Amino acid sequence: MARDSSRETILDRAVQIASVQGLDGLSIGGVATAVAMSKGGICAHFPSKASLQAAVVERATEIFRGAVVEPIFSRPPGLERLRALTDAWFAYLAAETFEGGCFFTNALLELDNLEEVEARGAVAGQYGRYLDLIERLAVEAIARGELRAELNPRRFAFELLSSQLGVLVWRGLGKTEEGFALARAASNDLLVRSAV
Amino acid sequence: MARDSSRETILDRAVQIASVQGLDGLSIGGVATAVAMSKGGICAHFPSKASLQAAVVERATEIFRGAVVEPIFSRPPGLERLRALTDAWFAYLAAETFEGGCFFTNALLELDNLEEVEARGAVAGQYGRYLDLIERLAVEAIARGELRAELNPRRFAFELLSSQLGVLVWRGLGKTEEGFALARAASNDLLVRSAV
DNA sequence: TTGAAATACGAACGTCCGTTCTGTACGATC
DNA sequence: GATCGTACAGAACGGACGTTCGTATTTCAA
Repeated sequence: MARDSSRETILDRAVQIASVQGLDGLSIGGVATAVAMSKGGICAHFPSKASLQAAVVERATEIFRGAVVEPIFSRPPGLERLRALTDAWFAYLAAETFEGGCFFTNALLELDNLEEVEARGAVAGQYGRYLDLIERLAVEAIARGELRAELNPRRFAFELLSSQLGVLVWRGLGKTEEGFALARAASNDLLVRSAV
Repeated sequence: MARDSSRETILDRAVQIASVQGLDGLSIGGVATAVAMSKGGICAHFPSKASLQAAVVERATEIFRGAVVEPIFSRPPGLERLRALTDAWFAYLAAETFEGGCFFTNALLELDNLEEVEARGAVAGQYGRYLDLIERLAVEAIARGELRAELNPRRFAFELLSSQLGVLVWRGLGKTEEGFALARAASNDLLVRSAV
């Protein structure tokens, strides 16, 4: 099998496994079984577990950006792009892009107290960039006069993200659909009361 | 050492370890080292890892109830008791009652896709009871005319919990204090705009 | 066709896991 | 003071972990 092709196969499966079992719970043997390879074959591509974890986070970032971030830039900036982001995120979760739910939220809460896991910084970094994106979109909408000028964009980002986190908990409770409904209502309410 | 005393010592340490390493990442050997006992000594109290995990969830429930739930019933019902709950939850997190943050949110998102872990049901059950409590407090406040009659108590619970989840993410990003400030503002805003 | 490089297998290593078993202190009971 | 049961240590097990290494197979260029 060609080098890149095999590496991609491994990573795509590893990302899904990590989203379910956790980034730390990810095991080389488990990945090997899942892609029908030997452990030695996996180690030929990733010299250590830490490097596999780092590559997994990188791949998850690409997937998330492709599913949630990049599509919204085809929409006009401001409020419409902001709404596109919330829609894209709900669609991303509903489509089970990651089998375990939201890869980054799972990883962040799993690793936030484990300093010895190298991938922790990459996860936090990506999460921070996502929050900055929401904040930036809010600033744009304010500049365009679509959201109230006195709105705190950071608080706006906090509340929008919080709704998304709520869905994840409802999902964990086996009430995914109700969670979506509540989160959509909460997000919409946030946008409405933030509008001019 | 007396049976109960030793069992309590083990559980108290195991709860803290599980809140950091995860309920599944908890290991008998790790607990044994932490309490300066042998693995055999631990197994004398808990015949299997699953039973240890179950006891840990039970102990964590007691701790959470003691820190967040029970104190609020010394306050008058309705809006004041609701405010007491949000204050108690922020205090519970700020005090690092669990070293790893919120034990139950960590455990819920860790286990939500792992059906083979028996403790998963207990975690979800306790989480559900907490949400029901918030909802019930909202219903009481509505009945007393302190919150708007047309308010959806389940959505209220969703939004209040979501703010708490936001703090956990901010904590994972190393911005705990900012997270507290944002969550307090969001919670207060929710209560204000839900009031009559 | 031949040679070299890429690619993956399979075995082995030391460590840690959960679990079980035996031995041994200690404290209460009669 | 002998007896008994509790509480724990310590060793051992089979298995999974991450990692390394030697070898076989494939791939492609010369």
